[in-house]
Amino acid sequence: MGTTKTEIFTAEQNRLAKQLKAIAHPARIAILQELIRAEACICGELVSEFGLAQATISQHLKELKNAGLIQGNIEGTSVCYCIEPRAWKKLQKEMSKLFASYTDRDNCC
Amino acid sequence: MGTTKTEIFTAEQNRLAKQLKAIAHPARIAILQELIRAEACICGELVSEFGLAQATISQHLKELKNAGLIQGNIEGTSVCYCIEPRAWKKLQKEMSKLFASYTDRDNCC
DNA sequence: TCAATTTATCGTAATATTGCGATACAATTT
DNA sequence: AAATTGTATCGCAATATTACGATAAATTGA
Repeated sequence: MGTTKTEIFTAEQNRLAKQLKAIAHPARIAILQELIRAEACICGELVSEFGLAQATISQHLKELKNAGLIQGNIEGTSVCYCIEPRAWKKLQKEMSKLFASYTDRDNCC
Repeated sequence: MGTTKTEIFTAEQNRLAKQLKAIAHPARIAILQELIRAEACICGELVSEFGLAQATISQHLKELKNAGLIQGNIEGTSVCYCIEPRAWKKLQKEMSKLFASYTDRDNCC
């Protein structure tokens, strides 16, 4: 118990859930927005940007990376993170498909 | 500790995180897809549809309802659930805004 | 090589989530 | 009123998440 029963669902449903879960945290939303907004990709500037400990930010970045949503490149002593274009666009497509599959019928309930 | 530091982030970021969190589970994705797909709104048919206990499905429905993404109407002895159009469209708009705010620059990292 | 800087990882405490059996509750039917 | 049906809630055990201090690891500059 305590574990999600992934066997029951399709690979797509599980993958989508995993990526949305990665996004579904205010800090990670803020990080993604900042990665998008910034001229260049940012690194540990996120730590001073938000009021979270360095370990916490690093952990959030790891989760976004695990979900495949961002990538990190070592640049000297620091690490430069940015959006992973492929995964981002794929998720964008899947989400707009999910949203668009709904059409407002007023004969409902 | 163990609690998300919501004070740090904007109301929008927190709201978006909350709604995405509600979606970010394979069972709840499956439920939403089923609510969208079905001609009429479904109720406890979801229980026999998926291999999850009645209590579990009820709990997932509650979370989707808490996030404002679905609504339930009592219909005799059963309950009819369906997408909450307003919240759904609002989330759709916010997500497409988030996705669209990213433009693929190859000068990144 | 040695310090300095930056990031990752470990360990831990607090809290949240997941799933389910048992049971309560509410509306209908007999 | 009593039984039936469908749903919600409670309580619990297992697991996951969140946040952070401490510390390790990697790279640069002196």
